[in-house]
Amino acid sequence: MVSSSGAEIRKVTIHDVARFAGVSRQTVSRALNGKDEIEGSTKQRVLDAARELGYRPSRFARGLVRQDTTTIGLVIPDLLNPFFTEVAASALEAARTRGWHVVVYDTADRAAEELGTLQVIGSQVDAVVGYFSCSEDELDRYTRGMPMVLIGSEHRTARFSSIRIDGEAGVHAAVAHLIAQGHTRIGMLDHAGRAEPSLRRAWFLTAAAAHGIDAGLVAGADQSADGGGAGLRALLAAHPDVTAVFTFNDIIAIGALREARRMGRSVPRELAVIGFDGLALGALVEPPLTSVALDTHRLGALAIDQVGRLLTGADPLDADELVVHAELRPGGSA
Amino acid sequence: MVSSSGAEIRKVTIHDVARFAGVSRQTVSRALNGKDEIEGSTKQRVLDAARELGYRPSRFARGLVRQDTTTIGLVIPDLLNPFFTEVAASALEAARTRGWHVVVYDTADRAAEELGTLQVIGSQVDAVVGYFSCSEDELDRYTRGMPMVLIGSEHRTARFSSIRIDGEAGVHAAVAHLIAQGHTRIGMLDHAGRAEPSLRRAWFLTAAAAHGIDAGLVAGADQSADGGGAGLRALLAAHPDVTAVFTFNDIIAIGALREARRMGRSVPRELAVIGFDGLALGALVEPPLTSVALDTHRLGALAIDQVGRLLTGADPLDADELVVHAELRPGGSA
DNA sequence: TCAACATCCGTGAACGTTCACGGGAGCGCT
DNA sequence: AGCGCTCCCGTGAACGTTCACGGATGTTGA
Repeated sequence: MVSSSGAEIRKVTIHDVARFAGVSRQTVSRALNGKDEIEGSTKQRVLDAARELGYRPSRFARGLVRQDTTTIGLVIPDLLNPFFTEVAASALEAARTRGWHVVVYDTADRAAEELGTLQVIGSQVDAVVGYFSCSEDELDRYTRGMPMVLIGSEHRTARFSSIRIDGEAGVHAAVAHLIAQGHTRIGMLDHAGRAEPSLRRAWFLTAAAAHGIDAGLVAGADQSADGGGAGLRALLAAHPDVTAVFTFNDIIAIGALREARRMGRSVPRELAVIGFDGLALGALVEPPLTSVALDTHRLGALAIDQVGRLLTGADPLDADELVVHAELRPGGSA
Repeated sequence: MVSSSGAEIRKVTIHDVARFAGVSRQTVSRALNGKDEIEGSTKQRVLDAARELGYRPSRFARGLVRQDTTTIGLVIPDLLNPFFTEVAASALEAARTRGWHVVVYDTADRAAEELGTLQVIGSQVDAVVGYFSCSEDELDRYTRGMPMVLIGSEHRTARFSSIRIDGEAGVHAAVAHLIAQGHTRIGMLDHAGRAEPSLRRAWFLTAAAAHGIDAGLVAGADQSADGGGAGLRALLAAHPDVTAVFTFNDIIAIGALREARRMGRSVPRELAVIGFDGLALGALVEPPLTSVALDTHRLGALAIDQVGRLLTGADPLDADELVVHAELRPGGSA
C-alpha cells in the first residue's frame, strides 16, 4: 500500500533549497512566507531556487510547529441524495468562512464503510460532524475524545452533542392540511431498511391519532425515487381507498409522484402527496412538491458552529438550541 | 484567527501519557498502534492512561515520520449542482478504495473564492483535482509543481493534465435525432456568464450547419432551472417558430421543460428538449429528459486514477486516454 | 554453569518546519 | 573613537511522533 512505484520521488526539503541558494533554512522560510528581514535580491534568488528544485513545503512539518490549521471530517451516508448534498454544501460554506478544511467521507450507507471511516478518521481530523448509524459505544471507541456533532440521530450520552430535527409540529400541520382538504384515508411511506421505525413515523401516528383517523396505513420504501414508486404501489395495493400520502422524505415523495402519474392518478386531485425535507429539487417536479421543509442551510451551519465551540473550548450550545424545526411548505401536490 | 478563546486547551502529548503510566514514549506508541513487544497488562495500563488524559495523537507529527497518508483536494464550483455532485461522489469513491482522503472545496462559482482556495490548498494537500476558471498562469503560480488534474477545461501547457469531455458525436446525434423528428427550427440555450462561448455551443453549430439548418438561434441562460426557464422565454420571444431546443446542461433543460409546461406547450409534441450531462435527476421529471449523457462515474474515477499516477510517478495517461465521450440517451422529451 | 534465545522495554535520532535569539556589517551621531 | 541603531542573516531549539538499536530480565537447553 506504500506509494512509490515509479521514479523514487525523493522529497526536496527546505534544506536543499537553502544549500542550492547558498543561504540558511531560516532565510528560505522568510522568503517563502513573505516575511521581512530579507533583502530583495536574496529573496528572489531563494524563490528561483525553490522553483528550480520543485520545492513544496511539508504540511506536516508546518502544521506541527504552527497550530493554526483546523480540519474537520464530514461523514455523509450518500452524497447523491440531494438532502445530504444540501447539508454538506452548507457545512462547507460555514467551514470556509472560518478558514477550516473539510475532509468528506461518503459511507455509501453501509455499516462496514462507516466503521472503516471511523477508524481512519481519528488520526486525520480535529473534529467530526455527520451522520452515523452505529452504536454510541462503537462511535466512542473509535473517536476517543474527539469533538463530535451528530446530525439527525439523538444522542443518549453526554459524550456527544447532536442536532435534533423537530418535525413534530410540521408533520402535525401536514396531516391537518390533508384533513382540511377532506382526506380521511391518509397513508405513509416510511423508510425501509432501518431496524426501528422512524421518528417521522411516530410524529405521523400521533398526528393521525389526534385527528381521530386510522393511522395504520404505513408501507416501507427504499430511500430512492424508485423505492417511493414501489412503496406507493404496495401501499395502494393493500389499501386502495387511500387518497393521500405522507412520505419519509422528498426523494420518496417524488418517486410516488411519478408513480401516481404512471397509474393515471392526478395529483393532487386523486392523490395528495406531502414529502419531508423541503429539497430545492421539489420545485422542479410537476406539480411542485408540498413538503414538511427544514432549513438544511441552518442545519449545516449549526453543526459547524457547535463543532467550533467544542474545538475552541467556548461554551457549547445546549440541547434546546441545537434544534432545527421543520414546517409545512405548500407546493402543489397536496 | 487563532483558535483559543475559552479554556486554554493544552495539547496532551505522548509524553504525558508515558509519564502518567510510568513507561516510556515508545511503549505508549506500541500500545496505541497495536504493535507487539509489549506485555498485556502494560498495554492495558497505557490504554487506560491515554483515555484518562484524553490523549489523541497529533496527525502532523505522525504524518511527518510515516509518509503513508495522501490527501487530495477536490475543487468544485457548486456542490448543489447535481452534475458536480455526481462527479464528486465518484471521485470520493475512487479515492476511498485507495485509502486516500479528500478535502472538498466549494468555490461557489466565484473567482475570488477560487483564488482563495488555490492559495490555501497548496499547503494542505498532495494533489488537486477539479474545475478551475482562472488562467493557467495563475493556477501554476499558486500550486507550484503540485500534481493537478483539470476537469472539463482543456489545458494548453504541459504543466497540467486534464480530462477532456468529448460531446461532439453526441451533440451531432442529438441534432440528427431532432431533424429526423421533422424539426427544422432548433434553438440552443447556452450558458451565460462565461466570457467565451462554450464548446457545446460550437458542437451544436457545426452539427446544425452539417444538416443545413439555421444555427443562429441561441440564447443565454444561467446555470439553474430558473435560468433555463427565463432562457426559454427569451429564445421563444426572439424566435417564435422554434420547435426544439438543445441546452447547455440538464439543469437548464429541466427549467425549460417546466417553463414549457407553464406556457402550455406540451413536450415533446409542441416543443422538444434535449439536455446535456445525463443526470440521474433527468429520470425524475415528466417527461423523462432526453440528454446527451456522459458517464460522470467514469469522469471522477478517471481523474482520481490520473492524479494517482502523477503522485506515484507511474506513467501518466496521455491526452487521448483522458477522454469521456458523451452519447445521446433517449428519454421522452424529444 | 554458561550460552543462546525470547520477551519486554527504554534511549537517541530523525522527520521538516518555524520561533526565539544572537551576531555581524554598515551607518550616523556625539 | 565609541556608542547606538537598523538591516540582514544564521544557529540552536522546539513541535510530537515513529524507527533503529541496544539493554535488561527471564527461560530454555546442553
